[in-house]
Amino acid sequence: MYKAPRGTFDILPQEQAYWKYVEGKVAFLCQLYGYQPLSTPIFEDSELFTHAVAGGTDLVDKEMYTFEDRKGQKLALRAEGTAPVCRAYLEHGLFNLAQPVKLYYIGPAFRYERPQAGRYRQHHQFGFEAIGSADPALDAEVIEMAQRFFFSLGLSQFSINLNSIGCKLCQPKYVEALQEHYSDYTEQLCPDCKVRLVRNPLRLLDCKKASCQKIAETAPKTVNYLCPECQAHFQSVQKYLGALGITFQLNHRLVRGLDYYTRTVFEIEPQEEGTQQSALGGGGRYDNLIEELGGKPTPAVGFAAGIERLILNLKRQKIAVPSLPTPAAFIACLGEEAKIEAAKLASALRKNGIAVIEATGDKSLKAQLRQANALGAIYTIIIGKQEMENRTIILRDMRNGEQKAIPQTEIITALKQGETA
RNA sequence: GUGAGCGUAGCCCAGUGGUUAAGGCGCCAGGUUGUGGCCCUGGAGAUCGUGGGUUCAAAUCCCACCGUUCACCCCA
Repeated sequence: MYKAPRGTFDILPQEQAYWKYVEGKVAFLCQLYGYQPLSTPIFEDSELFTHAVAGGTDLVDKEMYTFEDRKGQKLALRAEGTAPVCRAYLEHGLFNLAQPVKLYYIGPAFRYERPQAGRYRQHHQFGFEAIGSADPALDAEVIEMAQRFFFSLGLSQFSINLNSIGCKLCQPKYVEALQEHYSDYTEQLCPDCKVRLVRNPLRLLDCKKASCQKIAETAPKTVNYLCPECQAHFQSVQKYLGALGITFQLNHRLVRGLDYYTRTVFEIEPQEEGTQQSALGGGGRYDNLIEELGGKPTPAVGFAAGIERLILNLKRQKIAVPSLPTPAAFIACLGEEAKIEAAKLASALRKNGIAVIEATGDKSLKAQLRQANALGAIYTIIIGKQEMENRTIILRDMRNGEQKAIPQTEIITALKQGETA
């Protein structure tokens, strides 16, 4: 027997209500804030990701799904959402539109990791990106939008962590100070952090090991090394957030795992009893990325959330989602001739936009009604010998069991009335 | 990549060495020879993850492999 590959899963019909719910909220929210949908391919030049996200990150070093096509072209399954959006922005000259350009996407991303709760090899991300403005008001708007997104889903048990990690000018100085601080403790560092110290020093800060945490606590803070411009930007972001009534926590250890971030970084994490400390979503500014990918210097800011984790939290917080629509009618029939009549009727109803399901096989009426019930049909239409003779049908309301015989010609109007009733 | 737990019908699971592997959900059928949901009755459905070993005897004990879950790591 074949199985879905490790870390992937089928989303069965019974589960789809959650997905449709989230997708609906996404579309509404993005419309509200002026973001337009963008779909990008499921695979890209693998260099797009290695260049954008950069080495030293786990994503690029050990989690990418890369492969060669038949001509030896090096490709990678979409590892994250931002780089492809930037690529599309450049490729299609979207910098010619009024700036900032606001785009959103929703789709799968792939990472080779060992699966566990809320972590998969194929997961789905929703994200939005505002490209072409350095205005701190936009950072605040993005954060507010992220918050509104969670609220609109019904989620409230989360907190917003905020930090600024500076720019090309000030970050190197900070990194130097950080390395200097850590160099006093080299012997006490965990093996991972010894590597980080050289390859990706910022990530030293969020090591979870107790021994490393102690060192991180006394480490210099990014905010104390910001250049005047970054300092002003960060202050302004906080001022706007205050004006918007957004509560957030400054977290000096928040650095994010992808290297393209500059200045503002933020993360949404659930604050529930459980141990689960995986981020629900995160984002920040990436003012150098477009330039890195071959464009003109173009500031940008964005956010992404994982759909599976959202749904996990919807379930944990017992948030009910609307169920998928059920058919308006089920057509039951008895006898060969009635079955032909049923097929004609089903076709006519569908032509009028009424969702119907026909009985198949030749089950007993009891079995057919059982099926109508299981399908959640609002009405069952019954056609038997007697109805064939009278040119009528029986219309049974499954909600209360009331039924009546009506002329076949009146069925469409009857059902349309019933739908609004 | 590291560590731990778990693999018995579509799903949840009982069963810790000895007759035909139990139950619940779901499915199918009957109880009304043309009427669902509740109830009652019956039925179908299991190479007990795979391979090897111990034993007179293994779902049960041992080993390996595979799968899966959770945690670390990392992130969505």
